[in-house]
Amino acid sequence: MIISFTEENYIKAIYSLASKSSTQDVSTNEISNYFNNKAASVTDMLIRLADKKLINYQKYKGVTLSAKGQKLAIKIIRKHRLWEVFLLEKLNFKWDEVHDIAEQLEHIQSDELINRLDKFLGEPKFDPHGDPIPNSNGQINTIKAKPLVTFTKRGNYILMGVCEHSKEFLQHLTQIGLKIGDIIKVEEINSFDNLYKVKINNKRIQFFSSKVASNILVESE
Amino acid sequence: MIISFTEENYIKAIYSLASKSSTQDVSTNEISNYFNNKAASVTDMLIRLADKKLINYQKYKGVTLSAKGQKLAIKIIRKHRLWEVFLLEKLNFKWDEVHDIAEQLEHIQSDELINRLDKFLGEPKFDPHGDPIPNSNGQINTIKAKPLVTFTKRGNYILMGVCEHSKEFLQHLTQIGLKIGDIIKVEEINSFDNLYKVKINNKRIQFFSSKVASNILVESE
DNA sequence: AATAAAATTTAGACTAACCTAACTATTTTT
DNA sequence: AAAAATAGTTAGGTTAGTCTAAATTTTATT
Repeated sequence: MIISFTEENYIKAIYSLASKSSTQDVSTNEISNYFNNKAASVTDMLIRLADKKLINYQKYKGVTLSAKGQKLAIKIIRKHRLWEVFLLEKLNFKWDEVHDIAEQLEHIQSDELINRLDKFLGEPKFDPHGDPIPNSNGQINTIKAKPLVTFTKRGNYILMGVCEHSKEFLQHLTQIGLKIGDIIKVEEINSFDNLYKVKINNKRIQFFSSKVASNILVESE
Repeated sequence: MIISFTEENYIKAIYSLASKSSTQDVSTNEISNYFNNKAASVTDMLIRLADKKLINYQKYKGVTLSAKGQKLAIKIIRKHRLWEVFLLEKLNFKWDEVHDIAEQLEHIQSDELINRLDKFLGEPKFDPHGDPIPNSNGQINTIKAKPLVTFTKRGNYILMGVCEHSKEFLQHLTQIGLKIGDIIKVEEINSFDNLYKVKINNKRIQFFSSKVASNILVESE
């Protein structure tokens, strides 16, 4: 069965929206917001995806991915994240530059290619943003890391990833000199505005807004 | 200006057909044979490519690439051949396996990507089939190598590339143990059936049919 | 030079993926 | 529970890229 570029993007979007929202079903409007297109276009596509058994769709009730759709979504995510690692580690792109190119590369069709790429990269478990890379069987390491903002105690934390993937946010983190693996020592949390006073790698003192604190994923050291 | 996947493939096809044929203009039928589609479809596309100033098109008269089309064709070829090098050298694909995947990868859009890939691969001048890789300015090394069949004298030749790129032919060469850089010592050319008796790398005696001899490119040592 | 053959284009139709506008179902508010 | 607001669907239209069938132009043959 031929699955188009666009269909793959819908499957990925549904997967991503479902994992972000609390409810299981993804609504037509959520999808049209995601793509900045019209709800009518989404309905069209949902009918086609349902015909191909990639989603479970009931009029007016939203959609969930079928087992087949789930498998496809995970495969695309695997490809995306592996290409991101390639772009960063082998071609020396910055972590805020890899996403757009990986969006294209994720649609290249060849299982052999992706498995060889995986091996070439040393079977990495996480991408440059700290997101786990599914293995060839579709298994994904769940990450234990949580947003810094959920921790209210002083202490040492390790930066494991980010929630927000926008170019702007990643550039901001680079600008304040933060990267994955850094040790963040929380010295003070202001009770009024939730400003975090931290020390990075036991060197620089830094202040994190709650916006930053809620979008970086950390683990207690 | 947005140039689709399909439009890029037409530009590449026109480039390739023009360089193979003696006449400058490429005909509608040549293109439809190449794609195994109908002449009517080709006419449709030619009109669109002419609108985009990528080709010079006159009804019933065939097409040539415009300067803009030429530049695009060379860029796509550069991408294709660089990806082929990547697949062979970094991911250890065989030379008969790289083409189909490179056909997809050649459409990825990012100048930065392709220039970094070039650097990563060590700015190779030739792809795994011996075809020259255009540089970022669109300049192409012309190759001096000619089909073995054009040489009628005994002597030592070096295998520089192939004319025929099909999987079948490349697998055949692999099977008879031939690869780029091998030294081919022509010991005898049968005047009746043009069978070449050769010695490979001063070791194995081998016989080349005229089909093989006309599809491998060699240089006199 | 007339006719036949081949090549090419035009006309009209199809699918994928989108759109707008109109309609219907669901949810929220009073 | 009725009215209003929101969400989702249907109907009909557009463009890219394909098709078949018919018409036209060019080339080859007698």
